[in-house]
Amino acid sequence: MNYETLLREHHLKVTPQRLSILSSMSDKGHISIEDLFASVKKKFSSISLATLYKNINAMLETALISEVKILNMKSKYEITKAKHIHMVCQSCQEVMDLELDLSAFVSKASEKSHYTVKEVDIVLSGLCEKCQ
Amino acid sequence: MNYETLLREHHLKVTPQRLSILSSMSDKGHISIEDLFASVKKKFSSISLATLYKNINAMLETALISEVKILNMKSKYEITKAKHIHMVCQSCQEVMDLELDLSAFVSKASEKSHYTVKEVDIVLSGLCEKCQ
DNA sequence: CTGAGTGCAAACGTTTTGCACTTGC
DNA sequence: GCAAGTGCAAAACGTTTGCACTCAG
Repeated sequence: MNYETLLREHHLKVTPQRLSILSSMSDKGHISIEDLFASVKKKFSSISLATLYKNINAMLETALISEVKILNMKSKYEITKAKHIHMVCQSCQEVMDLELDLSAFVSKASEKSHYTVKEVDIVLSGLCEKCQ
Repeated sequence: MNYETLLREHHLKVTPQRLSILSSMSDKGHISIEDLFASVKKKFSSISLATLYKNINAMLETALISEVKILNMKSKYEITKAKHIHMVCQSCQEVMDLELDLSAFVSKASEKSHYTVKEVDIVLSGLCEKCQ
């Protein structure tokens, strides 16, 4: 995907800082603020942490990116894609996306709890293929 | 459950501060640090925030309590119970526990990702029975 | 009696803010 | 040209630490 188009679709101006952020985020798939700052600085050494935070917040608000909260780790951020769950390796910390049919599961939860389910947030942690 | 026994089973000394914390946490089911501090202060006005944090951390380490990370909300804490998923209401912010059979779901995720799954963290958000 | 727990104040790391300057559109 | 974005320094925020005192076991 083209990041300029992506930004414009979310009503955000295209700046070199934003393009760098999206490029680094896309490279890593899932990245913490700290790692993102280091990564963006390599290509764009003048960027400030304040700008990074402002842009992360702007992109979260328009849902261009999403936050992934993981137990015992700092939050990571990803470019918003089709709905999926997250697999996290407790050894190497890698995060993998997994598309899975959740309809049966969600309707059961919905029925049992009497909640109308709008969002699904699933993180399974353990050991990835390489680390086990 | 008796909180004195619960603390002793987790090799933590029994203090009135800890009993207050557990009592407030149990009353609310799921509570943020901020709300917990306010709630504990009512019964135990001399408690300090430092003590609250030290105890939360001690109890997390022994897994007497668990953290629940929820998107767009502050973390909440609960006394550790049997495995369950969380239903969160986006309107009233209430959190409900739900016990559900996850084995089919987990084995599918495991098979597809080649991960060995050790922990399952599921938060479904939407509207509770009262709020819809 | 002794180590663990408490409360205070200071320190810390992370995130946000205000402001002058620059840039995208 | 003007609103929006940037970078800096300062402030705010939540959390942790060091230390003297107290208490549970």
